[in-house]
Amino acid sequence: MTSAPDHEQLASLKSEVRKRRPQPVIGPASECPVARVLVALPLAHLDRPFDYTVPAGLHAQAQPGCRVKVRFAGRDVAGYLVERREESDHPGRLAPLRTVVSTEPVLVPAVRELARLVADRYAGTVADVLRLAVPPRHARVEAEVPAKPPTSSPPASSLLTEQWAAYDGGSAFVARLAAGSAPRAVWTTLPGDPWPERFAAAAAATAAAGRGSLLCVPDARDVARVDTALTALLGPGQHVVLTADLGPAVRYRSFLAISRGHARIVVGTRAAAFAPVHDLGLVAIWDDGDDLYAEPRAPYPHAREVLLLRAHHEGAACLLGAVARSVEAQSLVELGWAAGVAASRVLVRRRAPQVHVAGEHDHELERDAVHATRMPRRVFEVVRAALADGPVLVHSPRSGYQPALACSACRRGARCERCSGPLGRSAARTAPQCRWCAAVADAWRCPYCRGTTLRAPVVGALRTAEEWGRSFPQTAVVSSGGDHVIDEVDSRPALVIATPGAEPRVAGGYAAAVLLDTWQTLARPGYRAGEESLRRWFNVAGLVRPADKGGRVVVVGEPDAPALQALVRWDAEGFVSRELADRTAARLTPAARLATVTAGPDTLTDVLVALDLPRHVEVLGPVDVSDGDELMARVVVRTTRERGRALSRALQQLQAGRSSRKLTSVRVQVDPSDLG
DNA sequence: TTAACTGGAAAA
DNA sequence: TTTCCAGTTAAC
Repeated sequence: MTSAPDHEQLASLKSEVRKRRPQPVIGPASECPVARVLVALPLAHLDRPFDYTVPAGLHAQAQPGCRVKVRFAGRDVAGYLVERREESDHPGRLAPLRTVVSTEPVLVPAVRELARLVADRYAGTVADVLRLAVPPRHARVEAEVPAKPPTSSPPASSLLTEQWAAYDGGSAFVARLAAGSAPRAVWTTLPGDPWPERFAAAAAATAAAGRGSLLCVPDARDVARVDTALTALLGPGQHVVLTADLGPAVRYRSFLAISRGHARIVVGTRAAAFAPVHDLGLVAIWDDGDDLYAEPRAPYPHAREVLLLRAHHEGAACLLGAVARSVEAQSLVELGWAAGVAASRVLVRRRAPQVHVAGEHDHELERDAVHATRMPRRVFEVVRAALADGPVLVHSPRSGYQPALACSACRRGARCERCSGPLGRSAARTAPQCRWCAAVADAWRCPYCRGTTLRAPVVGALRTAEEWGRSFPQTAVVSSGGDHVIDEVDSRPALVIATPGAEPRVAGGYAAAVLLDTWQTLARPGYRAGEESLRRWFNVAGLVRPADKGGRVVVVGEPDAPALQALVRWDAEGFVSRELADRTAARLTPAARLATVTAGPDTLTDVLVALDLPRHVEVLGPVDVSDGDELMARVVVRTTRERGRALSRALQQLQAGRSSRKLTSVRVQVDPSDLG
């Protein structure tokens, strides 16, 4: 340990010293001595490229797209070299590039231009978008020699168009993909249709035209399904999977396979929308209404919008698929931007399950020892009959056991004494606990009426599982939800209790499904409650066998609710078309362009003075949106869709003005997913 | 972090 | 009017 360093150690020590020594002062490169660099700055008013000189020694490495380090205001800052040029239009002296971090061209022109478009659309900065678009470098992965992708013969295009034959316009869509053109479709799938196979077929058709595809899905489970379908159709090695939860090494390996052009097809979650697919021929998104597509980091872009911007900018085809159409997708159809692709009504009716509504006030079962449940008789009967035939899905909108508690005397919500968060119970006979700070409230007393007993007005899936298990004592009960999601169940009779998005699949479909507490989903705050309910219920009902094979869906809820009526008639298009008309009349997204500005009340007052809004922009509010003890206020600004660009520009300038005056940025959200 | 710029006051 | 200096601002 204390002996003299050996030869190897000395050599590595020397190379360390060499690395640390500053660049020798030598002249700029003789060719294109100017490097245009996008610097990773958090300042909105510096959202533009900066020019640096390229020292002769870095000439060969400093290629467009590579990561560099530059000196900016006395600090070393990371950036991307975007262009080499002969001259700069900067009048002053240029500083030299400090280092080329890696010669790997990770920022391709299409993605750089996309980042600008996304930043302008969402009133953000290119630097913020690039943080979402380009994964962190992983040096070891970058140095790996990639395995040669196996060559595979693409499937015959007749096989691919056949895959889409059930849909009017489906085969034609795929044929146009294979011919290298850029059709745009909003596709409504048949219930039970294995959509990952259709996505794979569309990607394969695009590949037949020599172009790449980008397939976005909501979560890792769907990624796995499309991954399987792509492997089955095209063989291994033709595509990559790109999700954030893969871990940095795997994620970067996938990213490099795409950016180097070794893989031409990508399937991934929302961040994959920025994947640098070469010669992009198709962008596709499954169930674009899923709120997992809303990026939670600034500037909060939505994957669907990113893909639409890309399709437009890169001349790619576009496919939006779902069981229930989103209002945005409907808008694309009604604007004539995309064609609706769906099966005939006859076929839909044949494939859909039969849907009944059981009113919540129907004859409830006696609350005896065996049936201690809030279950209308109709539900009990359908479930009992279906359980003879296969698994039954019970859909509960809330996870947990008793996610909310209230005073049983005055019915006011029970709150934590320490932080005033909501109290809930995580299992039977445990003490109530705060859902924010986890404090146990074992001696709770109502601050209003001094009551000491709690009731559970909201029932979670775990509690539902417990109750249903008692009602059907001979039946296996499977719970899927929260951090315990089950992918698939077999087709033996079982009660499968699941929360939204965690529904296990079953080969051949469920014998029946029960949608519980539909009022809860419909009563969610915001104007999207109806659309979101519809999306969830159609996704559940789509897992059930066709009516002629006995498939039944029982919905516990208010029979007159339009979203429920749409489910009974299996008519999502009609619902979203009316919803779009309503939103147009009410000047809401997507007919109008909305944005929110959120800040502390005093800051927001300053903002409203400084904000130079274009004409025809309404300002609604401010309203108090304080969360816990942090005071926050919010305004909604709104204009027509056509004036959306100008609105975004004004909001961008607001942030630029604030950052140049060294004020903190405010939270600006263009097209927030909802207004809660 | 730091070079360039600004404007105000003193000197001529 | 010129020069100097301190505080400000932009940042390649």
